[in-house]
Order: sequence, then structure tokens, then C-alpha cells
Amino acid sequence: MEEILQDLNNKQREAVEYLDGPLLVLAGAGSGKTRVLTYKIAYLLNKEVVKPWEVLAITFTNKAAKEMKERAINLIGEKANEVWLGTFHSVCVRILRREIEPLGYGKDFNIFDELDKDKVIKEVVKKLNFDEKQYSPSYVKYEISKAKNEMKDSKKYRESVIGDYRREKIADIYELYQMTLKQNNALDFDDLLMLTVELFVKFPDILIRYQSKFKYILVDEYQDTNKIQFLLISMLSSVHGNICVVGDESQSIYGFRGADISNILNFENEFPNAKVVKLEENYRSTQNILNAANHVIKNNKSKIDKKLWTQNDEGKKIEYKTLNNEYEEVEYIVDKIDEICKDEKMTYSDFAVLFRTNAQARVLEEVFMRSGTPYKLIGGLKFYSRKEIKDLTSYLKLIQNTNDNIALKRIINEPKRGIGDTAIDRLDRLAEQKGVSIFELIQDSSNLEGIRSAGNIIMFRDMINNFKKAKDELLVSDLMKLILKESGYEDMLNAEPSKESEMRFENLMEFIGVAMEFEKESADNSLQDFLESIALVSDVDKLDESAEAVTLMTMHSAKGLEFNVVFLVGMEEGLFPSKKSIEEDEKCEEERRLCYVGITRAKKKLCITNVSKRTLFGSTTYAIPSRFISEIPEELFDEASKDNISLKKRKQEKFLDNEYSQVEKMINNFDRYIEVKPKSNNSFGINVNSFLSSIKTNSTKAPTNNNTNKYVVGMYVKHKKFGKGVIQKIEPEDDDLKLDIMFEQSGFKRLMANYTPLEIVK
DNA sequence: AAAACGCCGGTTTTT
DNA sequence: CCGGCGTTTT
Repeated sequence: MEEILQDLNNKQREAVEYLDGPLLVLAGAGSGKTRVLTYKIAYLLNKEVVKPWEVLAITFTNKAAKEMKERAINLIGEKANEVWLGTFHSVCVRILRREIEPLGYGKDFNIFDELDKDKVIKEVVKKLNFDEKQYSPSYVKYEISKAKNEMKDSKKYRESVIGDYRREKIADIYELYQMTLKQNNALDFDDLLMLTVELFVKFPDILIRYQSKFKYILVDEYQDTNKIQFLLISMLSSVHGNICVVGDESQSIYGFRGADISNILNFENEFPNAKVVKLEENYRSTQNILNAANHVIKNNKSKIDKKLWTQNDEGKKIEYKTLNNEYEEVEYIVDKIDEICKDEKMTYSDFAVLFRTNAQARVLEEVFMRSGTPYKLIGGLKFYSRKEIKDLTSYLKLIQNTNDNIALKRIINEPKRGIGDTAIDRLDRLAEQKGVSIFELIQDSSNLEGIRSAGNIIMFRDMINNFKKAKDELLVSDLMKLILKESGYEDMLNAEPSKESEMRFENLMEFIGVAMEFEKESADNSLQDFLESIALVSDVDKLDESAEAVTLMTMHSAKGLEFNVVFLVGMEEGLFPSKKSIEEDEKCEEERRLCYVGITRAKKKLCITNVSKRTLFGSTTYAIPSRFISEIPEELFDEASKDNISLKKRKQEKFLDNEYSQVEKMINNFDRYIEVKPKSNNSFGINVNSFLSSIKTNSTKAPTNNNTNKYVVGMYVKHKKFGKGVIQKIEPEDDDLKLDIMFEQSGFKRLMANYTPLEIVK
């Protein structure tokens, strides 16, 4: 053990060896906090202070848990396998699978994702006859989630909102929502935590069991824990007080989902006699990068006094470049990556491109693909929310837990079996009347009297019953194949030979691949475990570090990771910091912490980009450089970037003074106009002068009629969507022409000349 | 019952 | 600009 501890610096070692009660490790970015946790686990087990299964270690992602376990095994061998290591959510599931029954749920509960929740809320709002606009799933979900994170059930929530009409209605929705979940034997994400706490409160004997089981508790990323998570660990550790939390308040970036920075700021009050160890030496980044990060975070008022320093070299200067639009921004990055690869002998996996919003991923993906640069996109398009994946998952969920009406309703007529909405509604209501699940209801054929599709429903029911029988005999991946075959899903896709169904089939194959992967690594590979694994994995969990490709992800997802070269893109006011955060100081400080996280991901080189014009929601607006750029001292940038900074400062002032001229406005509009059209296409015959004069009166609308003499009957034209066609008839209408066109593939269409992008074919 | 059309709202960030 | 959803059309 001694020689293992040699790997640590004095502070790290102090944190590892301290075992007498609560310990708060304030660990700056790159100061080796994961290392401390891993070594501490090893130390605890090696010294035989506690048994492996008496250690509870909580990480932020499953991936972090897995890595920590691997490293601990490397240090002290296989016994580290027995440690309870996971995220708050996965640990709670593990507890609830054993203990949930006293709360009135079955052990085989399903976990509802966001889409399932939306469905339930919509159903409930409809049932209560509330206005579906006013009580949208997004708003209702937010309120319910907030309530659950404050440990309020619907009753407590109702008490807390007396007098607030709208929220009183939410209380009604919450109540029925929760009842529905229970009927479905389903838990949402917040329930996993809330019900665990509820269980401990209602059944103290269960709490006592876990209190005496977990003799040492460790929590990583403590700055991002919320009230209920705090409650959990304080309950579990209240007897022995052996709790070690590690965090960095400068990296607290999950306030929007209830993370409470006061957990870390008040740790010493909540856990009296707590020892505090600060880790301030950074091993990750160059001095320039660390300097930049320190200067940015300095602008936040609320923070614990802590100074990060490094013995590393000064390193490369920071680069900053402004491009015309988001496409050029990514094209620049792609070129830059190739350049750095060549000059610095790096490979694609050394790079990460970090952005603020998922919407930015689209352009990134497009340009990376086009340029042939290998990339791995984290998050982005949601694999598990694709229709075909949701469908197959619903089959599995129903087989696992037949109370899941949401899953049943999704697939009872998918593929089409002639079971219509009226029939499903009737079943739904009848089941509710009888207080049973739909699946239970249809077990008894006499319940189907008077329903036209009764025969089809019986066939469906028998099929699911057969799957249930097969469930325990088959590997999950084989069960999936069986479902696709027997349900007719595969036939349905094959029947329609389109690119779309081909894609769907490929996605399903990929999904089966995920299951096979899962079977490989888990000894206990039940259907339930598989469903759990797909419900609880985060996007980063799927990150394959060995793949030789550039990583593209949000700054949030990048937490805890590091890369040799980091690009921070879209550094513009309104995007980063986000529009919504700008008004509130507190929220803007969270954005600044996020920026700090982004910068400190970089080991050797940092590149910052933004654009002067950004298209969002289909319309283009001028962008102003992010305030965070000006918070980085100019001398940390390279020469070329400095020019950019001073230029941008001038431009920013101009905008703030609202002084840009009419001429500039016109140019702005003109730019936008020509951007919309295909670059090489000049067939519109735009008269620049008349166009410019038209925007004075009519700033952004389509041009006035200039098509009068352009088209004649019999002329061949090409439309972007409809393809090639011939003009059959031309009729003037107001300022425009009405064209009747027969398209070769798409058939007859009537189009207005001024609004249709038509190309004349000779 | 299924395709086609048209309107609306959404972009912060996620276990 | 996109996807989801309700309405209309075949």
C-alpha cells in the first residue's frame, strides 16, 4: 500500500488517509479528484477498514463508475468488484428492486423516460378536462420534477401552492399522474430518488439495515447534487459519519435540474467536525489555459477561495477566430484539426468540439461528414427516441411488466393489426373501471364482447403471452429477434422498400447489437437488467474512447473529461451565455462556470470560435462575441487572434450604441437574401439595384414581381422537391403568376412563380 | 385506417 | 427550420 500512496501528492494523500468522519475535498479542475476517490477506495479495502460491500461510492455517470471500478481493481485486485459503485439513480434502483414492495409497487417496475412521461401527462390533462395548451407536458413535467426533488408528494405540493390557481391545477395533474404511474407499476427518474427516501422515512428498519451496511460513503461531483441526494447520503451516513465528498463549486453546472450549490458550500455546517482538504495543483493543462480559466471564473461573485496553479509549461497560445456563419465556422475547425494533426503529430481522438446547445450539432455533423473527418457525436439525435427503437423497447417493457399500459398502447396496433383507437379507448376505460391493467383485462375474452377487433386483440394477447414464456429461456437479443419476426414488424419494414424502412431496419439491428454487447459483459443478463441499462445510461456512457475520431458534444457532457485540443464553438452572446441566462446574474454565473468547465477540458491547446451571423429557427441574426472572450486577457491569445478581438470589440460597441447605418442594414438583408438561394443559381435574374431599393420599403419579404416575362407555356422547369416538369398554363394573379406544372415524378402542381424556387431547364 | 397537409411551438443544459 | 400533432382527404 505504501508504494501505491507514493503516487499521490501531499494533499491528495492527506485526503486518502483521513478516515475519522466527514471529509470535504475541494478539488479544482484537473487536480486529481477521481484519483483521490479511487485510491481512497483501494486504501479502505487494503487496510481492511471495511469490507468491499460496505463501501458505497457514487459517481456522476455510469461511465465514471465503471472506470473507477477498473482502476480500483488494478490497484488492489478483484475484491474491488464488490463495492457498491454507481450513480445516485442506479444505486437507488438497486435498493428499490429489493425493497420497494412496502410502498405498493412491484419489484419488476419499469422506468419511464421523458416520452412516456409526456404521454401520461397528456392523458391526465385530457382526463381532467384541462386546457392542453396551458398545461403543456414540458411545464407540468418541470413542476412535478421540482416538487419531487423537494420531497413533496402531490399532497404536500398542493399545500405549498394554496392560492396559486394554476399550480393548484398542477397539483390535480400531479396526483393523477402519480396514481397512473403506480397503476402502470412504473417509476420516473425523480421517483427513483424520492421513493428511496420515502422508503427510508416510512420504514426505519429498512433504513437501519442500509445504514449499518454502508460503513463508508463516497460522493464524486458533489457540487452537482440536489436536495434529495443530500438527504439520502446524510440519512445513510448519520450513524457513523463516514462520508467523503469531492467537488468543485466552480464546476457546478446543473442548477437547472435542482443541483444545489449550497450542499457543498454548507458541508461544514451540515456535517460538524468535517475536515476540509483543498487540492489546488492542476496536472492537466498548460499555464496559458489555466490562466484563461482563472480569469474567466474570477468574474463570479460567489465562490470558495481557491487558486489553481500548475507546474506545466506555458504552452501554446489560445486561438480565436470569427467566421461568417456556422458552416464556415465548422469548415474552419475541420481544416484546423487536419493542420494540427500534421504539425503536432496528433490524431483525431485528441480533439473535442464543445458546444452549448444540441441544436448546434446538426451543422457540425453535416460538415464533418462532408469533409470525411471521423467524428463521434455524443447525444445529438436520440437513438432511443426513434420510433422503431421505442416500439421494440415497448414490446420488451410490456413483456417484463404487463401493467405498463403506456407500452401496450404503443404497440398493440404496431405493426397494424386492425385494432383502432376506439377499441383501445374502450379497453383503457374498462380496465380503469375494473382496476386492472389493460393486459390483464384482455386475458379474459369475455371482456371483449362487442368490440369489433376482438379477434385481433386475442391474437395480440396470445402472442405477448408466448413472448413472456420465452423470456427466461432466451437471450435478450434472441428475444428481440423473435419479437421482430413474430409480431410482423420485420415483414412490415420489408413490405415497403424505401430508404426510410431500410434505415429503421438498420437501427433495429444496431439495437440488437447493443443487447449482444450487454450480454457479453454482464453475467446476470436478464431482460430487466437490460431495460434498466438502457433507461439509466447517459449519452457520455456510450462514448467509445478507443475510436479514432473527433468527439463532438455539449459542454455539460464534457464534465470530467479531458482532451489535448479543445474547440469551444458558438461563443456568442445569447447562445453562450444563453439568452435566458443573461437577465439573471445567478444564472449567468452558472454559464460562466460552464465556460470554466469547457476551458479546463483542454490539456495542450484551446481554440475559440464564433460567427458574425447565426441562423437560428430559420432566421439569420447578427451575433455579438461572448462576454467570456473579453474576460480572457489579450496576452494569452496568439497574434492573429488579437486582431480579431480588437475588431470585435469595435463592432460590439457599435451594436450597443445602436448606430449601424441604413446602408449596413441593407447589406445585411442582401446577404441574407442571397444566402437562402443556391450559390450557383442565377436564374432568378435578380436586379441588385431594384432589390436594394425594394428593401427600403419592404425589408425582408420576397422580391416584387420580376418573373413576368420569364416563363412560357411548354417550358421545362426543375423544382427542388418535385423534380423536372413542364409548364402547362400561366395565369397572372395580382403581382404574380400562377403556374400549372406537370412534374414527371410528382404529378400536377399549381405554383406561384414568385414563391417557388424553379430552375429553367434548357 | 392510413397518408397528406398545415399549424404551432420550441433551443439551453440531463441523470 | 424541424418535428409533432390534429385535421382533412382518399
